[in-house]
Amino acid sequence: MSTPTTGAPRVPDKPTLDNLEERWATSWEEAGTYRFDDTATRAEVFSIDTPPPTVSGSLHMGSVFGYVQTDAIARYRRMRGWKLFYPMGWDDNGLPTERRVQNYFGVTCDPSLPYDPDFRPPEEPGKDDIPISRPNFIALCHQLTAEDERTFEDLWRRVGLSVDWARTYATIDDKSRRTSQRMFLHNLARGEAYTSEAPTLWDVDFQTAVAQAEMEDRQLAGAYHRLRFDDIEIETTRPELVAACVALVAHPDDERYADRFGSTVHTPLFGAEVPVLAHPLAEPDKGSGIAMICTFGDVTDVVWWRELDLPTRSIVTRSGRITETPPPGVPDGEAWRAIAGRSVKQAQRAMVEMLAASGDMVGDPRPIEHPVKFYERGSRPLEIVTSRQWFIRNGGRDDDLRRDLLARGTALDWHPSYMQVRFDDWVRGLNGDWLVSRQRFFGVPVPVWYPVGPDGEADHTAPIVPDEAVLPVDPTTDVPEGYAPEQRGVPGGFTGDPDVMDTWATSSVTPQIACGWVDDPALFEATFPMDLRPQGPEIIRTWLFSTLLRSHQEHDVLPWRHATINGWILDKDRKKMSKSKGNVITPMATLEEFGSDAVRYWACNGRPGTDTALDIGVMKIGRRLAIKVLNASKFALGRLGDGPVPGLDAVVMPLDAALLSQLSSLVEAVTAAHDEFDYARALEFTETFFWSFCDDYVELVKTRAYGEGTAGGANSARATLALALSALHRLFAPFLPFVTEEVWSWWQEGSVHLAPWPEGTDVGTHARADTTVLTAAAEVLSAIRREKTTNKRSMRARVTLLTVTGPPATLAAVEAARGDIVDAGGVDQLVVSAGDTLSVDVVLADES
RNA sequence: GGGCGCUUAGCUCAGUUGGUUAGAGCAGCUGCCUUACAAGCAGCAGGUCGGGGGUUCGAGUCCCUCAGCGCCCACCA
Repeated sequence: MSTPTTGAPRVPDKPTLDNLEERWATSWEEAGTYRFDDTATRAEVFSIDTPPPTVSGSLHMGSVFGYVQTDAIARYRRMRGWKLFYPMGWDDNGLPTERRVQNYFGVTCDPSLPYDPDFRPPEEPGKDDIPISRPNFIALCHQLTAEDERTFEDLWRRVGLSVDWARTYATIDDKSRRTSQRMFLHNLARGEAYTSEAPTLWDVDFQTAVAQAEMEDRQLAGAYHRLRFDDIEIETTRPELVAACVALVAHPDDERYADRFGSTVHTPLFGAEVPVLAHPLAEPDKGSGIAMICTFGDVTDVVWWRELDLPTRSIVTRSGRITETPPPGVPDGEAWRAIAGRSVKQAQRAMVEMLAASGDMVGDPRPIEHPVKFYERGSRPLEIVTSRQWFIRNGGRDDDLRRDLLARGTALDWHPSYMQVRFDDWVRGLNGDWLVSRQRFFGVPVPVWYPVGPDGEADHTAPIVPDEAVLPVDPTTDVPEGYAPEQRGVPGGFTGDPDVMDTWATSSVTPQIACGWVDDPALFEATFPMDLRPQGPEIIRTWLFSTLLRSHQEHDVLPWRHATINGWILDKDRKKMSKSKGNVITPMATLEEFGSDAVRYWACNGRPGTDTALDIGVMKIGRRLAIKVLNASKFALGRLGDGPVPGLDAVVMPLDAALLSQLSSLVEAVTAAHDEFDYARALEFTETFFWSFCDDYVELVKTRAYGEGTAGGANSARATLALALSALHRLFAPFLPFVTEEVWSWWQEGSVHLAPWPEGTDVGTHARADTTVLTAAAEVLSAIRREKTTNKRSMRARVTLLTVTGPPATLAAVEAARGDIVDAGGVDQLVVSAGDTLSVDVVLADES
């Protein structure tokens, strides 16, 4: 079963959990225990597409929860003999980092400024933000994220993640940018990426376009305003957009407006002439059944505008203010001047006043609560502005692609399986292609330039692409081949695309980044497609979907075979833990208080995909378990003596064979659970077995193990203890890597984490031994203890007469374990008598 | 307005195709220095499995329905 030891076990007098983390983390690093074997072939490899945590301050317990669960899976697979490819990434790309840098250093990015090589940020952020160039800003982003990444790595090492720390990447590093840009250029070459001028959702504070995946609805107080367009009354929550109105629309079957379709009405205050049109998307029972279409008030407006081929009357700027000059068809009169240049909110107030005064508003505004679209990180509602953006086809406008992606989702093994529904719902609900360009600075640049024509206008239909060999590029500073730097922005020259890509555009290529798609074909061959994507449920629609999409487009393959979706951490009030709620507990303090194994125990108790409360009570149990592992190991190993550990053939006692039989079943059950990615069940089985092993089996064989009896009996017990302990150390290893490594080191060579996973057949023919001996003996022992406890006697109290009544099979089992029962129970005389059911009569000695 | 998940002992949670008196730990109570472990050990007590209906010989488990909680989605008139 286990490799025999060389020499006697070295067991400390006082085993302790103190400092195990530091000692073993260092040892693993020095020994390269978790290094990927780069001579491995694909068939031998188990590769994990680890989620790169967002580097924005600190990790919280929710992160520890998910990553530890994945680590338990990884450790099991490693012990099963797979060569683990388990890298770690840092997601330092994007808006969270930008915002942190702004706040931390008190700077703001102004891309029009030149690079200042001597720039140093102030010690303390000043009152006003210092404007700096994009290269300077990016340098600060790198500086800050590097510090965070060291902190994160320290924490992960302390938690005991068995990742290969020689293989880390950052989503903003050269390789990631190169991978992301290369993938984009391939999308472009295949027609999957395209640029287009179109109405897009726009955050007026962040000054950037926002993708569908980044939007969320928030309930907001608003009001219905009933407005008169000649004799037709409409209801709107956005009266400030009357000047942007281009039509009214009602349902084709709505009889109230049937005779008006095709006619025109005039907008209140501005008198612009707008048509009354029919469209099936209009809902007869909403408001007055007829809606005003503005360019653009909401995404439905965009649909109507496109499908009814309406003109554009944009009045909201990218900064969220009304334009200075009125749109075509709207007179620059008193009404316009009242809203020109005002914020949307101010304009609304002004409009309501004017509409009330002119009598064009019927009654008072009716307050309502309604969902309004926000950027998930934004603070003001999104507006819709027309701008040129890059898109990647994602099935939102292509039924064939949508069907293919759904088929990929079905081919993926989801754990738990019901998580697939979230993917399916998202893919079915996509209503447009993926907007990947962002008007931000710290991200992967869109790697194209555009020729500038004689008129000074860029030609966006003919982007200039770089050679893949020169990636990564920054088109705002790099010059395309065939051009000189002086030609930037001049007629006949070129201009760089000013945008960066959505953070998901880079996160969606983590398999390609980690597996070396751009620079290590041998590694890519050995690791891709990957085996496992572990992640949270909330980013199925973003990270999982977009990764799957790009692998489908580029490689025509699923990026991984399995996806494990972890649950959330909830606090005592069953609220999701998040920094904004202020209910986050910092992991390092918790790890120090309870020990890493205890925290890991808590995490591994959370069922796959199931939300779990942050419960320090469970950590205490984990700590107790770890201590028990120390002590039980100390006892068993202390019994082995100096000679060679007796092997399987020394097991001659029926009780010992019974224990090994149970052990064999345990190993099989635990292995089956792990194979289903159910680490929690594997832990539960192991833990339950271990406690009864300690409480019943060890107590029963203690006397024999001390050698107080025949040599054969002693050797049988010692062999069994050694076999069981060896298996238990390994079964616990994925969950409690520190304490198991500690006890393993007392008597074995090498790391337990590289030891072979136990097999049910390791116990030989004892796998089929009768377990009744052990269950009957345990039951009798339990009855003796109950009698002693009930009589408030010490466990050391003698039993003068023990009478066991039961059916023949049970009595035979009791006879087979007679010596152990007598020794463990302190029994002077044991008699058995036939009966229908097992019953035990205990006569205690008088107190003396 | 849809979808998914959850609701089992005071607390945190198991309960795999429906099958004998529903399990564990924590907390509580009663005891015990027992040559691995007092950060321990032994034992006791504690539940109409969210409510209601149904299928079945039999339901915590399957179906319907209602309620609460959480998450995700949804075209802001």
